[in-house]
Amino acid sequence: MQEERRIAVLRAIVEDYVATEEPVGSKALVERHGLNVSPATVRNDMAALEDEGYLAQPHTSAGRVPTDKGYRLFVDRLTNLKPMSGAEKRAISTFLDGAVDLDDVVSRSVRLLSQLTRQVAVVQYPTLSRSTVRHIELVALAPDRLLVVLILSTGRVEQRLLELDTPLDDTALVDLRSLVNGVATGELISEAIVALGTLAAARPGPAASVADLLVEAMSDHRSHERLVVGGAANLARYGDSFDSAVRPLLEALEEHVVLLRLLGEASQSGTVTVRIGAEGPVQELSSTSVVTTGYGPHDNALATLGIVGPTRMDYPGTMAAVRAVARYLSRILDEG
Amino acid sequence: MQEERRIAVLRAIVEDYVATEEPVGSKALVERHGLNVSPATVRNDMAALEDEGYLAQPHTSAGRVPTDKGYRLFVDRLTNLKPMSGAEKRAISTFLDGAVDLDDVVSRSVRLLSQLTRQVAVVQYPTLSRSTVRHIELVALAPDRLLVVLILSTGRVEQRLLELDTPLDDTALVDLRSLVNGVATGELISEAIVALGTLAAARPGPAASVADLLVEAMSDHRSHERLVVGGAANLARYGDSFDSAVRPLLEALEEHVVLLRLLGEASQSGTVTVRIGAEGPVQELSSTSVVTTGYGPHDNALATLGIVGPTRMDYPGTMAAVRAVARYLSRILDEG
DNA sequence: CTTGGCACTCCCTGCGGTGGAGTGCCAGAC
DNA sequence: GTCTGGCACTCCACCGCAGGGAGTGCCAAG
Repeated sequence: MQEERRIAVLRAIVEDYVATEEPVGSKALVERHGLNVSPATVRNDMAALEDEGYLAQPHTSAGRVPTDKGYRLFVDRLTNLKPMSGAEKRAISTFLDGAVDLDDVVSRSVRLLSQLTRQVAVVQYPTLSRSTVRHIELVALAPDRLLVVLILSTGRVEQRLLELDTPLDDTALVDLRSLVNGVATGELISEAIVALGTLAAARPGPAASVADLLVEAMSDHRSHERLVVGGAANLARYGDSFDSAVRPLLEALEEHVVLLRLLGEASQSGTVTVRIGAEGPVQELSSTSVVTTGYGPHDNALATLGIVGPTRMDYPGTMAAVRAVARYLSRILDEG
Repeated sequence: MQEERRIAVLRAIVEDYVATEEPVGSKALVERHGLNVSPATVRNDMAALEDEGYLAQPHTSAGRVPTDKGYRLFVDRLTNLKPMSGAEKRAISTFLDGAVDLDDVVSRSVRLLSQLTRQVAVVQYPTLSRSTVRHIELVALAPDRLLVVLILSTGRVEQRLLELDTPLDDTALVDLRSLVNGVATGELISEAIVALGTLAAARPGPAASVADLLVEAMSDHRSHERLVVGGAANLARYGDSFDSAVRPLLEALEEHVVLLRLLGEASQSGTVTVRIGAEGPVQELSSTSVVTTGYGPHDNALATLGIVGPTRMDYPGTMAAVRAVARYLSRILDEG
């Protein structure tokens, strides 16, 4: 029985602290929330919660502030997210439905997400690993220069330039085109890599060069896991703790490698992952939390999207927004 | 004679203020710089400069601070930029020489520029208007779906998807390909637009659709004047005047339309343009300055690059860095 | 035109006092 | 055993105030 109330107290403290940005005391707590107990009781609970590491005091005789561990418990015990309001739902669908191509969908999503959460939003392009090859096109720019265009099922297009040792005539080009397409088109990236690898081994010369280049373009995931970031202006709201918090975050936002590590593995579509403060992989960002989820057509988590913000954030609202955007985005990918 | 000294005083004040970030007084000024006059004389000059609007006092009995007009005079009278040190030159060339393609060149440039100036750097992709068409490729994804790939002399590649009303067979495709290439390849964008326009009028059907799409892709400058931004972490150094200065700037950095207006027309290659405070087109950014220059092969200013920073910045060093990066970048485009 | 001197202004800093919000603990009530 | 009211205590945030210092403007003399 007391256990339950303690959770309620923790929850109330988190909510108040997030709203007011100030340490919250026992008296204000019972007044603002309908707790049917006296401040003294709450004080006892708070002392216990502090002993267990869920709360902290900036200094003696000040109110309590949640610790990372406190936020963690808050998030874990909180199964019911804030539902999106009707207006928000409408905003999401009208905002995303107007998109014309993949780039547009992604950039709209990132803007939408940052506006809904008032945090910095990050959206990863659908990763290559689970998409398939739709078409490979070879364009002869010159007899010995080839433009290799790779078109994927997600609508993504990669192009590479290839310098050939020996010139290639038109019929050879046509043959080569149908050869690589025959091997790779329709296959998963992972399978296409294998198929092209064996092709390169079997047929030295131009075919091998083209196949190698394609394998490289497909394998080199890291460099192609493109990210879009938006809503950095929301960082201006940090106010206090500036150089310590905002600077490393701004740096991380430009270093896509760091950002990818921060997003982590694409979690299952539908599950929202929350990484609080020092739980994340980047030490400099110990005062920021990351809320992510996977998205993709047919509930395949092709990629990750989410937000980055201060540990003191509105977790229910943020998690709900992240999930909602991911769902709409998945649905759009289903259709396209 | 006095006129000259006044300029020297203004210059000294600007230098000190930029270095210390604090209002500078007469005594400190004569000590730090080798002015062979007394503080009283300097005070008279300062009073005169204030009357003319070049200086301002935060409050009575405080030191002086340059106004926008003061910075303007400082920049105009300052023909000799700080030369780059040998180490800096080496850094620039090694940094840029490793680039493999246009994307890489641009992203390296932006990083380099932000590191050299410790400001936010912006680099615009070479604009379409003065580049020529290298090749147009048509790829049949399906009988009625065409991928149109436009390759420009700058190395830029644009692709568009086209849904056809009527399917197109292979020979028709080959014809169409050679038709549009015959008309457009080698031409300036502006000329290619005209040629394709007449082609579209003369030949209804698929040819017109393709030509229209190409014209649209070429004409629609705004949406294609891509920008890359880097070094936003340097904004963390703003410290004071935060919400008023950094927030609008962060917003502008994400709104590429605003940013393009900020960069302005590509100034002649070799000339560095400085826009100080309210001289710029965006009111919210009245406390930031923009330093830009044009770049491009053979001294054609294909595009603009530059930095955005507080009005209180090291103009000589910044201008020199901007010019140096633009030169190296132009040279690389010459070779490629 | 420059310079030294002088009175004046105003900000910044440090200091002590006060008020308030909050805590911890204890004894009593349920 | 748990909750509650009361009480003493702590400590921060705020305020007013004085002192020092950096800077200015002005004036008379070189």
